[in-house]
Amino acid sequence: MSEAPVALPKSIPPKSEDLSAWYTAVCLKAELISYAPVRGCVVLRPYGYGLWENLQRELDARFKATGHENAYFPLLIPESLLTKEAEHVEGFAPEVAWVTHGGGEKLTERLAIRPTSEVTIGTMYSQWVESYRDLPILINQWANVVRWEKATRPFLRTMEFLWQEGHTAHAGAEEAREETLKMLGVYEEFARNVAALPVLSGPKSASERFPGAVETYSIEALMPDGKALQSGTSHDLGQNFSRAFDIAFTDIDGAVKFAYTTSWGVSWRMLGAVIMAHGDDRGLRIPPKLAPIEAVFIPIVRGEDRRAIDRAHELAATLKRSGMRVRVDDRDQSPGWKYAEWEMRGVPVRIEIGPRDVDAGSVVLVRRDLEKGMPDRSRSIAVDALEEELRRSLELVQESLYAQAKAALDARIVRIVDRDAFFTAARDRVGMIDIAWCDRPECEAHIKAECSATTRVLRPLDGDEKICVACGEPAKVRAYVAASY
RNA sequence: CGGGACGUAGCUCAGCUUGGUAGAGCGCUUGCUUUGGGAGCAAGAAGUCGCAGGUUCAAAUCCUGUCGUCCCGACCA
Repeated sequence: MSEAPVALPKSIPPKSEDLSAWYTAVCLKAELISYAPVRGCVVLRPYGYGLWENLQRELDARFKATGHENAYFPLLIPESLLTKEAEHVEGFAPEVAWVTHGGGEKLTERLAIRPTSEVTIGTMYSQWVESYRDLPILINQWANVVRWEKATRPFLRTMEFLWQEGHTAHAGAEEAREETLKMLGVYEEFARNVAALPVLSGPKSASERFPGAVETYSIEALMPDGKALQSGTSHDLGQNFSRAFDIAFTDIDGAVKFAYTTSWGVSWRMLGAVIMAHGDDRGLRIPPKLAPIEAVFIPIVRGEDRRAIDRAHELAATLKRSGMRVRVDDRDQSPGWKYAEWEMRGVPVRIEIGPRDVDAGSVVLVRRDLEKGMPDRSRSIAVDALEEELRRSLELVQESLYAQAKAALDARIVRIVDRDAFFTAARDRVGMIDIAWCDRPECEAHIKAECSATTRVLRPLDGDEKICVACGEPAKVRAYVAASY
């Protein structure tokens, strides 16, 4: 009954006081991950993998709906291939892991463990493409990649991580640009409707661009500490990779031309954004569409009266037949303990069922997105209406999490015109700082040196501001500026 | 990679200053009573003190190295 959660076994520090400590604790205690015996790597446990599977299922359906197919390319990349595109090598060289020995012998050529697959896929595309009739190629790969990171955090930055990388090749520049923007749109819609994350999207500045890309677009979510989290990227690679890998085709006019390629990716980092953006002091709050468990039954036993357990299993079986992801927690723990446990693990809806409910033919639905004491948080419903009411509650939780995150983002987008105010705000990590900007790398470098913030995404100038807030040169674009993960 | 802190039972930590045969709470196991917001009583199991060297009659404790974690910075699609 004690209100002080000091010695409780699965307690986590309040999110509001220490975001970092909360984040790590909740990832571990909600059983999303465990640290692995290798530095900088994590084990994705069943509950965490369930999140990934739901993300995969939703994104994959969107890729298929936009004409893409899945394929798989090798983990290892010969060194000679990796060095073909100059900017690309330079960008990734510091974080590539190398295989130097195999079968007990030193290799004549080192093999890179892929940090991304542009070069392998580019090589294959050069073999597959001869005619304009072979284009476009629209392929996606679900894979793991390795990047030798110095500082790692669960989901946000690990040495090995899961992601998807789409790679397409097109006959024309315009078509490639359309593809790039189309997939950015898919990511934005997925973030909004599945992850319940409001994001800012748009092109990146030159210094934030993917190595070898002509243009990089990203979606950016805002975390509670005022730092931005890049949650998905879409790159227009122009002809840079097709020239390097000789992806050439004979066009309808008989001329041999280089294809235009794109690549786009979302990693499990998106899950980090979901965890941080939606969680509260009591733990995770998982958007229903991503939740491995949409609802958990907590049967309440009284004396010898164990009917609630049987009833919970019956109801759960019915819901499962309808394709719903539900679980019955019939472990020998007190109901209160289970409430706290499943709230910490972020299950969107809890279904309480005790002797009173069994007698009345009802259950109690409790929403995870609302605070204790709020009017709509819990309500008793008839078992006959369970599926319908549960689906309705899940929709409400999904929308409510988005609305809360949207309000949090909107409250932290600040438009600033004064130079000193800008640098102060950037240093204080107030959120997404909206400024008129000159679009010069030197200016961005200065901002970064002064306050560790960079431009996140750009958009066209509007209004009558014509001077860069950071340096006073003529403004070319508007930029959202923030520190980033 | 630079600066700082930490590593002792599954978890959170005490013990280290002043070297002398390993401690607590929670969790875990068993039994009984409980169960609508983190249950109670009783009994029990559990740690080569991160790892490797060194000093010493003796090291959780002192020294060196190493691995890992966290914080701040740098770096990072």
